[in-house]
Amino acid sequence: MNLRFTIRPNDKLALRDPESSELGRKIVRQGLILMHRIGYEHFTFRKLAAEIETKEASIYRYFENKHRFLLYLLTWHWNILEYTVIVSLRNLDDSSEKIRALIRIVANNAPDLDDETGLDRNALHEIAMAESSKVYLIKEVDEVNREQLFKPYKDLCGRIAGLFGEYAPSYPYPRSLASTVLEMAQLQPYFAQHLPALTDVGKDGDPEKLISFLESFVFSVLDKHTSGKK
Amino acid sequence: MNLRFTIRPNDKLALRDPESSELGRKIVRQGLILMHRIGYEHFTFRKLAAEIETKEASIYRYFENKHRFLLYLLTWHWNILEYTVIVSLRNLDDSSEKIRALIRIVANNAPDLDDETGLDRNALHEIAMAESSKVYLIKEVDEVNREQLFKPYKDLCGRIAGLFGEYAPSYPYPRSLASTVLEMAQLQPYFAQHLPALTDVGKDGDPEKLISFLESFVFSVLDKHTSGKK
DNA sequence: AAAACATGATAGTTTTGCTATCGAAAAAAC
DNA sequence: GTTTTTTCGATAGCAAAACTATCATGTTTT
Repeated sequence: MNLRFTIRPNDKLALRDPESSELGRKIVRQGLILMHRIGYEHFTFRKLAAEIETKEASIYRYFENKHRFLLYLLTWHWNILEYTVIVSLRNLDDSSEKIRALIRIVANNAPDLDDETGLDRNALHEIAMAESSKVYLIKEVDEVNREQLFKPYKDLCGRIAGLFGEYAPSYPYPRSLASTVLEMAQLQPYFAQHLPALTDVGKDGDPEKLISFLESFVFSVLDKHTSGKK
Repeated sequence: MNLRFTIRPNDKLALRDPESSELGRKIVRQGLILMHRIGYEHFTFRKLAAEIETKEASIYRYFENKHRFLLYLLTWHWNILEYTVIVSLRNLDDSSEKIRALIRIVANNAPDLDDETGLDRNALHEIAMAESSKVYLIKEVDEVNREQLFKPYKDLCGRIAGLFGEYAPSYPYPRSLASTVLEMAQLQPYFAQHLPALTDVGKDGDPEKLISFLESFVFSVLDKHTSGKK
C-alpha cells in the first residue's frame, strides 16, 4: 500500500510553495539538516545559502524569516504525527489500546510510515524536541495564531484529547492532558540527554521508560474517571 | 517576622554582582520590566541602556549577554520559589497536605513571602512562564550546565521529587513528575492566555482549574503506588 | 516570438551583539 | 587627606544578522 501525504503546510507559511521547485525543496531538506546541526539561534539564511550554493535573497523569496521556516518544518512534523496517529489507530477498537498506541507514536517509538517527503525524519524529530516551543513562546503569538498557523498542533492536540474523552468522558481536562503528553514526550528525552537531574526516563535512548512514565500518569488520571472500565 | 533571602545567584552568572551597586540594581529591576514588556527576542542591552539612561558598555560590565541576564532573573525566580516552598511547608506534617501546598505555590496561587528584592514579582512570574525554556533549549546547554547554572532549577525539582517520594516511595518517576508539574504550571496558563485550544484551565486568570488539573494527575498517579494511604 | 517568472549577482540598510579606549568622578586604601 | 583603585560615562568601531532592492540572465509558459 502506498500512502501519500496530501496534507500541505498552510499557504501563508511560505511566500511561495517550496515543494514546487528544486531550489525550494533543497532549502527545506538542507535547511532542516542545518538547523538540526547548529540549532535555531545559530541558524541563518546566509549560512544555509552558502551550504546549498545559492543566495540569501533567493531563500527570502520562499520564507519571510527563520521563524516562519521553523514553523514550516514543525507543521510537517505535526501533520506527519497526526497522520501517523490516524493510520495507526484505524484498526483499533479498544480505547485503551488506542491510547497506548498513541503514546508510542508521540514518544517516537512507532515505525515511521513510508512517506515521500524526503525529509530527514530523525532531524525533524530532534528539532521538534529542542525548538518547537520557540514558535509559540514569542510576543507575536496572537498574530501568528490569528493566521491559523498553529492549527496543525491544535488539531493534533484536539485529536488526542478526543481519545481521552472517549476513554473517560467525565474527565474534565482532556486538552490539558493532551498538551501535557505532547510537551513531555518532547521534553523528558531532552532532559534525559542534557539535564538528567530533571527526569527519570534514562538517557540511553531507551524509550520504554518514557512510554511507561506517560502511560502511568495518563491512565492513572483517566481511570479515576471511569467506572470500572480498566 | 522578617525573613531575608540570603540565597544569591551563582557568581559565574554575572561578571560582577549587580546587587553591589546602584547601577547594577537598576539594570536588574528595569531589565526585568523591559524584558517582560517586549519579550526576550526583542530585548537588547542597547534598549535597556537607553531606558535607564546609561550606556550599553556599562551593562556589559555586569552581564556577558542577555542569555546570562535571563538566567540571572530565572535564578532569582527559582530561588524564591524554593524558599517559599521550604517556608510554607515547614509546619505541615501530612505529605498530601505538603503536596497540595506545593502545587498552589508553583501555580502562583500562594501569597508571596515578603522579600526585599525590589523585583516586580508579577513580571518575574510571567517571564518564567514565557521565557524560561529558552535558557536550556540551546545548543550550549551542556556547557552552561557544567557551570552549575541550572542548579537552582534542579534543586527545586529535586525537592519536589522528594515530596513525591515521601508520599509514594515506590513511584518510579518522581523527578519526571516534578519537572512535568513545574513545566505545566507555567505552560498551561500561557496556553490559556494565547492558545486556549490546547488547554482546559481557562483564561480568566482563575488559578483553581490549574490547581485542580495539577492535583488530579499528581495524586492519581501517586495514589496508585500507595497502599491505601489516600 | 513574446511575455512571465525564477534565480544569480551585487549592493546596500538597519539592528544586534560585542569590544576597546580614555577620562572624570567616586570610593577605598593607605 | 591624598594616593590608588574602581566604576562609569562617552565615544568609537566592528562583524554578523536580518533583511530589501535592483538588474541581468536564463528558463518556462503562452
